[in-house]
Amino acid sequence: MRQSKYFIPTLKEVPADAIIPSHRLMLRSGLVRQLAAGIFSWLPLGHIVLKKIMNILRDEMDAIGGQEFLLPALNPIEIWEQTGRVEAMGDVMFHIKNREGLVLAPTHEEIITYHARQHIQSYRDLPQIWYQIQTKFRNEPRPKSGVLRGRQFLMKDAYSMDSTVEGLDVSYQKHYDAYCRIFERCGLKFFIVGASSGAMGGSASQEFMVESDAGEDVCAVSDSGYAANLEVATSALPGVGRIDSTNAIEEFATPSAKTINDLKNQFSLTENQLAKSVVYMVNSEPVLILMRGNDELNESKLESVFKTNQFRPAEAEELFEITGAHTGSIGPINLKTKIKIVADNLLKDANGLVSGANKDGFHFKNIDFSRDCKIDEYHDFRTICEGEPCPINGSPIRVVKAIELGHIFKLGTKYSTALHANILDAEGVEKPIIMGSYGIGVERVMACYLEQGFDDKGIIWNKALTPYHVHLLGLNLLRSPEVQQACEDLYKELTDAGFDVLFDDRDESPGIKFNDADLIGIPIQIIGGKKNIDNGQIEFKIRATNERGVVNITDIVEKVRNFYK
RNA sequence: CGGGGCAUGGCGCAGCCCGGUUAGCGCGUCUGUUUUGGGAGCAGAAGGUCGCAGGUUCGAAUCCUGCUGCCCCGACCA
Repeated sequence: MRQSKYFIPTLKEVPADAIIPSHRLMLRSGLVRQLAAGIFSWLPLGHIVLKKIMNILRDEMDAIGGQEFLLPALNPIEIWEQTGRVEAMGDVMFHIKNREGLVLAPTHEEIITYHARQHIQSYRDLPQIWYQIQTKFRNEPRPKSGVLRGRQFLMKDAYSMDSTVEGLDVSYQKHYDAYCRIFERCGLKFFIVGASSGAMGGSASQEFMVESDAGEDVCAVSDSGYAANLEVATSALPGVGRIDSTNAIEEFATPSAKTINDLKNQFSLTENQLAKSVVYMVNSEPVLILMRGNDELNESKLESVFKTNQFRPAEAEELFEITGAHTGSIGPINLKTKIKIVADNLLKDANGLVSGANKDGFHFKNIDFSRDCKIDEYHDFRTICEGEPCPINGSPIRVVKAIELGHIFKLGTKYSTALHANILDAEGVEKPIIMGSYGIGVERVMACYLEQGFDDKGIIWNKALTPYHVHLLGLNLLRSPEVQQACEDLYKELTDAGFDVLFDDRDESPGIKFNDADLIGIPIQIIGGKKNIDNGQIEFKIRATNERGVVNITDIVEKVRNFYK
């Protein structure tokens, strides 16, 4: 490709709107332009990179037996109503205004299941892996970070269908392995975390993450290999346990203690001696949740314990009505009304505790959970913290921000049941198809790569994703017919050898060409300048290492060939 | 949806508080000329309903009201 005829609008100045590295680089190197909030146009150079990523995705999906579909973005809303997801998605789903009954597909579980229902009728038809690489539409409340969170984005989505749970395990593992190969081929430093399956439904799920300050997810990782989304992460922190005491509970005045920290400071107490109370309305029923000290309640864990997303913290008025006290003085004993009481595992059967007396300005001490109050259930409710021992071998946990690249789910039968996609098993019994769902954000793969692959000059593409193999820079072509001829010959020779060559034949100064080349970041640059060419030689530069060298012109194709071997 | 910020030639910004020439600057673009291995020099030129709609005023980019768009933080994220 001749750069003089190619559209690569590089920018010297960075648009003020772009904050994170990948976004700045995409704009500066002419890969992408923004059309509206969360909506982007891909320019030719960026489109090539997207296609390279999609080809890797196809390659690996085909390798595990995936079959590619092309599905409509316009969907009849009825199908989505049958699975209850019109309501579950709420505002996130785009509804077509001037054609009743159509929505823009935010994903495609329903459509895949619909077609499965039409034609998959026997366990003999399974397993199947169906996938698509297509645009999805989600009305994100706040698009941000360039292409990382958009209202319209490309997603590779795959769906597995099996007749048995063992079959689902096999399909899931195939995707797990394929995803590892995909991200390795793309050159990403990723890690895999156990994740919450949230409202997608289903039993197990894992996320493929790339550590990045631009990420929206928070993960716990440790040197032992432990890695989990903070939504589900646990630590090996020991429980509070019991102390040697049989003292009876005793009310004491705490007039100026409104917070756990106040109690700690005013009464010389430790985290382990304090039981914090929070009240949530779960399915409209109040629940008292006891946490150790300042431990933070994890709402994802709350959701999985109570198996509902219909919950919220109780409001001040409700709180007083339910407990008889205001925030700061609430506890498990002497509650005004009888409500369910649950506690975090760290407090299991603990004694010697301090907690609110449900009377403003008073607390109880010497509380024994197994003697003085009835804890209905103990569960893991807490959000773990940096530095806690990991569950594998106790090595310290680091809490890092990460970008979610891919997510694999064991869906089970949620969609097949709702849409009656049933099969007959070997015994002739009708059963719903057992499904899995596996997504990868295509633009996110590029953004994640860029978050890791750049320096102060610009992008540093790797061999797998680079839009061109070779960047041939012809310097001052109009001043030297010899240089021009040598570069033209080389352009043809490299192209004939099977390389994608970007030939900078523009009438621009060498400085502009060098800077643009470093910004665009093609892995190997070949620089045709008069001095070297007059000597029958040519210069190359490896973008990643800044290694430079001069070789005979006749050897340069071999040099490139070796570089890409 | 809460909080904050921004909107001025293609891009990046100043001007606005304190209303008053012809709305400036850098980059880019065009013409000429000199330059030619790390974003060149000189000379000239084009390009703007100051986001939109009202209002105040003799007079509004500037003050007031409403709206829209975009960015950041938070909430949300199947």
